[in-house]
Amino acid sequence: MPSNQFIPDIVIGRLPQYLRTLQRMESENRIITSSQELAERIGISAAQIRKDLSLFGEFGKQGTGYDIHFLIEKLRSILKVDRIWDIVVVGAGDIGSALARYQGFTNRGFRVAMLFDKDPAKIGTKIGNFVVQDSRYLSDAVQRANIKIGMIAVPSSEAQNVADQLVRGGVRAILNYAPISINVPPVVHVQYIDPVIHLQRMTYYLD
Amino acid sequence: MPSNQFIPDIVIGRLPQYLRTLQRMESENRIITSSQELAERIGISAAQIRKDLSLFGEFGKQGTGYDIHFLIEKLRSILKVDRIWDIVVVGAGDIGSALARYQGFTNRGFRVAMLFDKDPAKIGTKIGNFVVQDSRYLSDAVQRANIKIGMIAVPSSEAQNVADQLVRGGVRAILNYAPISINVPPVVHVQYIDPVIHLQRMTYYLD
DNA sequence: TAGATTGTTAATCGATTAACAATC
DNA sequence: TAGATTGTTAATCGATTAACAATC
Repeated sequence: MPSNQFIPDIVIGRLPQYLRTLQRMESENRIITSSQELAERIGISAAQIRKDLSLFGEFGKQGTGYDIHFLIEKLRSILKVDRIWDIVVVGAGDIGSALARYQGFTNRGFRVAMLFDKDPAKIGTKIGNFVVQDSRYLSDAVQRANIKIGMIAVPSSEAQNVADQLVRGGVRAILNYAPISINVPPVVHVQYIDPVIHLQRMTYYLD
Repeated sequence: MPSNQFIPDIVIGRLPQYLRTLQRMESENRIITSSQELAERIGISAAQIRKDLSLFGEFGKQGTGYDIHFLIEKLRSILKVDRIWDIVVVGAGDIGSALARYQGFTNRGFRVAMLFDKDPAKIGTKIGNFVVQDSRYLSDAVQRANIKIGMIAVPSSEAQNVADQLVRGGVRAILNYAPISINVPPVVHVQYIDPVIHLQRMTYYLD
């Protein structure tokens, strides 16, 4: 019967995995699941899943398990993806273009709304459904559109500058594809995607 | 004076960040750093950095700090990126194409060596420096080239199948861009990149 | 009812940090 | 030498797991 206690960030980090797995089960027309089945599919312990979920409420039924659709709705609400968040993509190179055209945001709470670049040769061209806009007007445009989430797909040398502009425009969550740490005020959340970090974590274990 | 004790995976996961930060410092022509400076740039505690590094040896000098170049070489050796690993990319859509052309692998231990797709319209075309090859021959080609690392950039519905073929071809590390868990033998390492997972982890904290 | 699975507690396990002697 | 910073220990902190009563 809890919630609104403090929830550890490491727990929050697992909820999207639970949600993704449940949505996949739903797409397989499954109705009910158990902490054990979820655990096996995700590769963690059943006890941990039950413990994590219990921090937010009692979502299951003893003897039965969890209603998949019900649990999906609870998780969507907890993670605040029971709505659609507009995203601004900065950088219209290969990565930015792939993000602008990515189909995987649909039904998961997000939608790319704008695409920016500073290269005059790219500004005004069309990529996916977007006309590339001039980075000069980034923070203004973001502010006017009330966009809270940005993705950085520019060279490392530009990443901090772009981050600053995003923050100035009111962005509060940044997903940074540039392989460099950026500094932002504590109120702004940052996540990183750098494939090399993942690869180097695996080569340690190779011969 | 240690090493070859058991090193927790969570420590291994931080080493690539240390390496990336040190390489950036080196590119700024810095010679020496301290656990404190590294800690600030990465956003963790100095004690943790010293503790992590001490699991592998004594790499610093009391009163002085760490020689950046020396520590880079140590980390490259520990992570086994003091060599160049060939990578196979499967899927020549937007993500696979971006990976095939990504400049960020250079000098970090990796090189894309082959690109595969199953779409006849893509097979034989050129993307970056690669001619797209027929997925039919994936496991054979991977085996012949002795490739140990694969990246999956195909639709979710194909990901498990591709993973199976990679494993059959001798791949031992997989970076999966499809938003779905894959099952592989315990000897094979898997890492996931799904931007939505990162985004959902941040929306929890937004209003 | 019998069987199954949750929610939760307490114990265990592991990771992080504070502190400081060693030493450059 | 005086000042600085490492390497390492011990204490703290936090996360995971095992176990089981509750209950569907």
